[in-house]
Amino acid sequence: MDAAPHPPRFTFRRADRLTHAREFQAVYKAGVRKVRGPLIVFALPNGLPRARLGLSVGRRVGNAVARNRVKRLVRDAFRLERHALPPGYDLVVSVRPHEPVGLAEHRAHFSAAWRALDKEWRRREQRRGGGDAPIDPTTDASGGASGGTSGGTP
RNA sequence: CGGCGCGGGCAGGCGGCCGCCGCCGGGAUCAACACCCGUCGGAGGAAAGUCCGAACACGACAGGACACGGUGGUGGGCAACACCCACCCGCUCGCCGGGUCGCGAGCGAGGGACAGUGCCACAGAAAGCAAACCGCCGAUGGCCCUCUUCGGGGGGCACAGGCAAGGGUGAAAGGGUGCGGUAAGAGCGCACCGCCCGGCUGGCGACAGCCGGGGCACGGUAAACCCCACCGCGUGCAAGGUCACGCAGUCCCCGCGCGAUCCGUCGCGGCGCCCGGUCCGGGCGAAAGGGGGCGGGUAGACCGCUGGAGCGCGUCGGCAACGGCGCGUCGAGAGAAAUGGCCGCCCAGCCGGGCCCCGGAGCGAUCCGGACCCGGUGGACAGAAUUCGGCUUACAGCCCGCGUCCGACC
RNA sequence: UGGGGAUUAGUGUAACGGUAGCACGACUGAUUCUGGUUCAGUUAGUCUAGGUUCAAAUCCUAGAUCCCCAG
Repeated sequence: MDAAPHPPRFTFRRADRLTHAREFQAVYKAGVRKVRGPLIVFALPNGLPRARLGLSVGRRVGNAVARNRVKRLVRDAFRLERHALPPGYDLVVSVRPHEPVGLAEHRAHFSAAWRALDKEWRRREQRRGGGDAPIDPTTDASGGASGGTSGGTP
């Protein structure tokens, strides 16, 4: 539970991923997104000391090899940039069809989008709560998830 | 050497750093499948398309018949197949300008059209049963004219009748070519070719060869319905199983009769319900339940999940596909879904330049090819999803092996 | 992953195995001062490649593309 001790590690394992449809739905439902290059990045505060990533790459991007490559590049971008960027968000990256690009370009686009999303959420929190508790993402995330499934239809 | 064809193999390599998944071992922790450390392993020849065949699971012990679907030369291989191998037959091409044989390559869903039905547009007289539009003939019979030695002869008509050669239509018109024959013709006769029937020989067989007979009746289409033979139950790992969490019910249908009775039941007949598309058949039922519709809830974890018709080598059998035996060997198991990213060097290949050298052409200037050096560029198609066997489709290039590169006769 | 369906002119759709039609559109001309309407005419197609058949949009095989469904 203690944030990255001394050496920041550039890992990315299962706990750092979004693994269920309800988590994806919660992030989509929050409706906060930024577009940079071929990436459409959604974000939602998750109440955890780290960021988590989910990927959505449609068939239109290319065949299975091309889609796998894009996902690996975006994962590497997340892995290498996560310590330099604000934690505590669930991020979903949707990829639009595009010409193949390298890792450096993905890192630049991803971190730019991430910073813009952090800025957007801070602005929202200030407008709503004023000097209230800055973020209470635990209830926010869980409430959003359960609210999204049960109270979404009406 | 090169071109073409066939078969087999590879699918860039090495190093550093940052990462991902799994097995095993160790550590930390109250404990752990979570965390940390370490060893080892981690995409393909097509993993693809999902076109066939199986394994496996459930449904009812998956059994019989029908329906439906599939397959279709023969023999073999295989767990099985629509796959593979060998052979047969047919067609096309090459060796040659033509023919025959032979060799080579390619293609073929290649059983049955006297079991039945359908269809064959347009054109054409006629499209399947024989017929006759233009036409040919008119020997024989008829009519007319004429000659006559009174026996008959000659000419005409195309009425009866004979014919299917030629024309024409068509994809296809009831064997083909030639000779004889005839009034004209026709397998009417003959020769060769084709076809049909029978026999013998060879072959496991498809079939082939030879001999004899028959003048010949048999159109096409079954990737039209169909017939025959053989095969096939349905659904699919999101199959299916275990655990956890969670919810709300409601509506409809069925739930028999007789007899015996020691009142526990038993027998008989039917009935009802359920079970594959239907039937046979099977199971359940007697106040205990069974089935269906609508609605509601959960969609988390684990097992299935990778050692198998497995792979490699040797040897034996077989033309081969493949099989027997022996030895060795373990090569991914993810789950919003791993097997990657960056950097450096090197190697094929491609582009540009240089030029001492080598080979070829030319009288020659020079040109072409190769080797060498420098710079640039720099890998195709494509990503396991229950697992195998095939098929099909995509693919930069490289390596190895084999075959072939002017057949005989007229 | 599994299952089902479709593909005909620029678009939407017809067609027992026998000449590919129809509507809207586009283009040209006429009518009009111009445009529209109307009239006449033209254009252009069976997803691709093989096979069966005398003959294929249709039958068969393989491939391509698109859509839908289950979960």
